[in-house]
Amino acid sequence: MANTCNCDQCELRSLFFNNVSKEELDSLCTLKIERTYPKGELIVEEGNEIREFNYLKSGLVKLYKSTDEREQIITIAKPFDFISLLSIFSNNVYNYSVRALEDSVTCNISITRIKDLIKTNGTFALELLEKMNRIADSIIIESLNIRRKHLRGRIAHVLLFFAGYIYNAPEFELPISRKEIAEYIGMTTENVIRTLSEFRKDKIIKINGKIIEIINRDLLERISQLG
Amino acid sequence: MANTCNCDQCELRSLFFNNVSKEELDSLCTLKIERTYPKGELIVEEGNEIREFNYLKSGLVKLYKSTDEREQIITIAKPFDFISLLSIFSNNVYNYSVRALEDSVTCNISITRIKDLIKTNGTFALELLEKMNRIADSIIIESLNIRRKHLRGRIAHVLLFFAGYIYNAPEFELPISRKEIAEYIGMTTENVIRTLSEFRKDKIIKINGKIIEIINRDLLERISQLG
DNA sequence: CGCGGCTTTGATGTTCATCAAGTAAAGTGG
DNA sequence: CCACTTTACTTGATGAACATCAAAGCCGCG
Repeated sequence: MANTCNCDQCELRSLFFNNVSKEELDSLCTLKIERTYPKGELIVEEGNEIREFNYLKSGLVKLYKSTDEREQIITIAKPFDFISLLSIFSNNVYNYSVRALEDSVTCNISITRIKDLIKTNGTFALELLEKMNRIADSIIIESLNIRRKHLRGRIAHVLLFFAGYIYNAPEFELPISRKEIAEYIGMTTENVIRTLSEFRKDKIIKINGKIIEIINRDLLERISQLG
Repeated sequence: MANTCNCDQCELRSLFFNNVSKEELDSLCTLKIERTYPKGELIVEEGNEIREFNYLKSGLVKLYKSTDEREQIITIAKPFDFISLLSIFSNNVYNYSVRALEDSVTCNISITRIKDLIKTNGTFALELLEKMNRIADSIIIESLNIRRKHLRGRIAHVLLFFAGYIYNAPEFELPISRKEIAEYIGMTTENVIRTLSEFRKDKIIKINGKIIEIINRDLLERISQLG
């Protein structure tokens, strides 16, 4: 909850605040709030009023929708991704929830402050638009991609997603449960497990609890492509 | 292809150009290009360079991605929707295609002109951001909605989509083929037909070729909800 | 230590895609 | 305008993919 002004060190500064003047940046800095969330904690709850624009400074979070007993994961965000995606400028309440998958730190700025900045700083507005656009794109395209794949292709996809996009390493610890994988790619927990076991038997991956090691990446990519 | 300056009459003006000054509007007006496309014609092709910002003035179009033999419909846009959705500010080539489902007229403005306007007119920038945000939201939410439904629920959904969102009438002519419905909601053509026939037998709808009449809307909505 | 949640495997049944085959409709060229 | 081709539509039969149900082992946590 500290309000320290260390934006100079923030990696996001160069991505996000490229075109914000020194004065504006200082102003933002004094107004921004950092929040820390332990693993498992709720960061944003569907239906709550949107007061702040949030991005993820460190950690890992999932964005999801809850619909009667079942959760659907929309996407998984890593550091310097925006947590504020959907709804943020189009609605005054969140239409999705966010939960920390790992200990996470968010940086929050009042939404009205951001809106003022958009109005007064055109270059910032354009860059924000581009970034929001890019995020929405990737969610939509990924959703279409997942939908046209069979179970094996979906599991391959999600493994490559973690190994590539999130951790950039062939061996990693799954930050989500089998059940959450199922909620992410739209299948049942049992079939997630079964497919992972098949991949293990086929010597495509090694599994040790939540630790996954990708052995045959080429094959995994072919499976992901072909469905 | 006419370049007439009739923006005053355009219904979109009040939605889109609310915050554009008279001078800016005149300037846009002289620069805008209207294009007419007959039913079935390609409006935007995946991979082509993005030069213009487009919105739909009249008609109906589908946004879709082609992947090896198969098409996936992303969404269907009606008048005053933006055709420029994905990629527009995040990429310099289209990552989807657009085709006219009915005779359609688009209004096109140079993308650099729009970007200039964003930079100089903050209120416009914010409103554009809101609108783009809203569109991306609805596509993502709809995609999640469709994914968690069974075939009957998906068909119910798409029928209600046309009857409600597009035509606002219980009886309408389907602007797309059975095959395209299948491509929209991720199932096979045969099962689209089968499910429609079931609905007909169950006296939920009447079918006469492409003409659909919804008889039992309540039941259709329950089917759509429950999956 | 025992409870509840996560994981795993197997058996079973349902949903859905695929294949096949035929009819209707719509475009094409003489 | 009619034969011809192609594309859309429709129904049934079959099998594969996948969900559901059941049962048992595992692990963390109070």
